[in-house]
Amino acid sequence: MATMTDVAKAAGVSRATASYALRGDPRISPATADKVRRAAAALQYTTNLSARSLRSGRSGVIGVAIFELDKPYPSEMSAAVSREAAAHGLETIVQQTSNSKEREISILQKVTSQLCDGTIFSPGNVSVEEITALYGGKPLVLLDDISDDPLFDCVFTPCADGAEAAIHHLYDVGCRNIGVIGVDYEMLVDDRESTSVSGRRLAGALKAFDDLGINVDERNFVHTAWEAEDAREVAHRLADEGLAFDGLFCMTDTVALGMIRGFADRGVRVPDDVAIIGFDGINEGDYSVPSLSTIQTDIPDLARKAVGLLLQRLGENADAVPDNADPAAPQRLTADFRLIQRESTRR
Amino acid sequence: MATMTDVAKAAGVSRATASYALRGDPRISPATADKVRRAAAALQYTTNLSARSLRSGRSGVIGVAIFELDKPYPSEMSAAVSREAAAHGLETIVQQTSNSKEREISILQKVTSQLCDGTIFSPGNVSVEEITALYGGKPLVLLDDISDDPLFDCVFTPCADGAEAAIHHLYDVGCRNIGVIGVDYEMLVDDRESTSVSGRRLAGALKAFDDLGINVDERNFVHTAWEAEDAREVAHRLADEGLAFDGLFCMTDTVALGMIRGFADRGVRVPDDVAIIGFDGINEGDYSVPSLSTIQTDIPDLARKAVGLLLQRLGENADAVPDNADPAAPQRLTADFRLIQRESTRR
DNA sequence: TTGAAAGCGCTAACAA
DNA sequence: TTGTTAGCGCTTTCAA
Repeated sequence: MATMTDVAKAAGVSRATASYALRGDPRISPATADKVRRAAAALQYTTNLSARSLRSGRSGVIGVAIFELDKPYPSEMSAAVSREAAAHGLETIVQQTSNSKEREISILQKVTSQLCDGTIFSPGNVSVEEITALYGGKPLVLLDDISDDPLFDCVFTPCADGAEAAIHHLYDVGCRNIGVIGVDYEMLVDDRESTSVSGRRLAGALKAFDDLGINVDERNFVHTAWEAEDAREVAHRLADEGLAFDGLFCMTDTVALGMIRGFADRGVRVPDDVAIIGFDGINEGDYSVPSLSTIQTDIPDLARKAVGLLLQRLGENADAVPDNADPAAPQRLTADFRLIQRESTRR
Repeated sequence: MATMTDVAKAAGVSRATASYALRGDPRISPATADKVRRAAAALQYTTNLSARSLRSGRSGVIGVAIFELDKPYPSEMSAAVSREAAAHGLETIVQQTSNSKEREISILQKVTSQLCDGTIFSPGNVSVEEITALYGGKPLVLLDDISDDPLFDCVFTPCADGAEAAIHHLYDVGCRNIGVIGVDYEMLVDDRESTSVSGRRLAGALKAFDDLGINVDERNFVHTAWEAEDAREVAHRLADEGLAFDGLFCMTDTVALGMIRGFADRGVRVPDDVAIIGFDGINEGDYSVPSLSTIQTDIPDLARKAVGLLLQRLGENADAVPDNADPAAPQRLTADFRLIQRESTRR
């Protein structure tokens, strides 16, 4: 592997000049710069990222830490962030936290604060306080931060507005007995949970019920893990009990698809017997039978906002004056969404 | 951020001693080691990976480079590799190549050869020769290497055997007019393609047809991109032409699910009118309607084999004597698979 | 069993 | 406009 010294020698300049030239510093003359670039190309030179990172604190790599790599929604999000970052000349590395606090800490301590210039982090089990202690001062954008205190930049999923739109949509297509799947109604009394993704979706749904003058109680809400298998069992149970709903809002598309599958097992027809709408907008919902109506989070928009916040901080850091370290206050943005009507609510 | 120097100072030892102690070197006395560990804990010390990597060439991180993060099969594979690597104390970072040669090169040059101790790489557009020039000498395990010349360790998807089993399964459930979706029959005459994933699946299918005494010609093979949307259109076309098949083997589950969706659009019933079997075994196929029969690649097994090969090379490197650099010959393993019968071939 | 010292490859202040 | 030089934090000989 050729090093900067090799390139400098080959080009007949000093290491510093070579370094400046390769990074396009304007004070190097075009002729010299060209000579250096030629030598670098000939030697197949690539910057050693460890060395650059050690010296300058910059690697040109950003990190994404998500729950699970093999779940559709986080996957699609990571892919979108990768594409967005690539458009800005940054490499993206993705890691999965596996919903394990230990893994979150390890990622935050090792990869994030070491190899990456900044990280987009989806916190699961780690608190904002712990993040603060571990993140190493590098720019950090949280996804769906549940703390009241905005210590970090954050991008939110459009939970409340999306859920509200979902309930209105079910109402608009004629549903009058609407159930919500995947949320604990008890959560309402628990303040800590109210800022979580499910808490905010619940709040949006409740607002819609209120606006529509629909009375709901705990019987309208069925708690379940956000997994297809659990949802499938809920559908079995609802069907076996004699379906009390003509419309269901599922907290995620995966839950919705599990419900559709479970209803198919019991001969309950969607949307004829019960309309179903999900949340997320994963690709899969376009090819299910029936295809799935959903509140689609605008994932490219989310990626644009998250990467944008990161770039902003990276820009700040570049100009950072140590003794005037007064960073801008953390920003909180919310991704766009759109209602997509497909077969599962076509009636 | 506390450095090794801080820890050494706090523990009252030299930097070298601290370094040895933290890595559990046996020549440091238990008392000293304990003192150092205590100091490190108190200071929340974490090794600077850039520095370690720069100095020792080891970071404890392995890389996975796959086609797309938001496709189910590569996602599930990356997740499995992450879990397997974590069990061996390694961090895993995942990158997507986006099927772009430029991105593959960038990943190989920058992240792989710099930040990672080794990489599991799924080559798309880059040739083995180019990989050789770029990978930087670090251990590299290829996924489905298409070159005849085994220059690197490699794990294969069980293409030929799996495809063979798929055709036999369709035959066993009574199909006598079997089509294969997603492969170019012309490929047979093109040697370069015969070692590709689709080439090997085609070869397996042909062997099965031959064993079963079924004559096939180009009309039994329908070429399409491995995307749900393209497959859906193929299904429309086949249905509109008056379905000539009673059984279809699709080159991937995504293609199969797209076909199922396309047939649903046209009122063709699966499996009654046509049985369908896919390949991959993605989670999604368990919840589709109808659920999808498939040749499921044993992804945990694949991950175990890939990480195992990497660990083996990493072990070799550790003991590597520079002037006796005679590495073991590249190994080629194939992942297990199993036939999963679900509704789409239940007849 | 521990310490001193060199240096991985790079960047950035400072000099020329 | 270019060169000299001092490290970033760590590991690893070599010496004690």
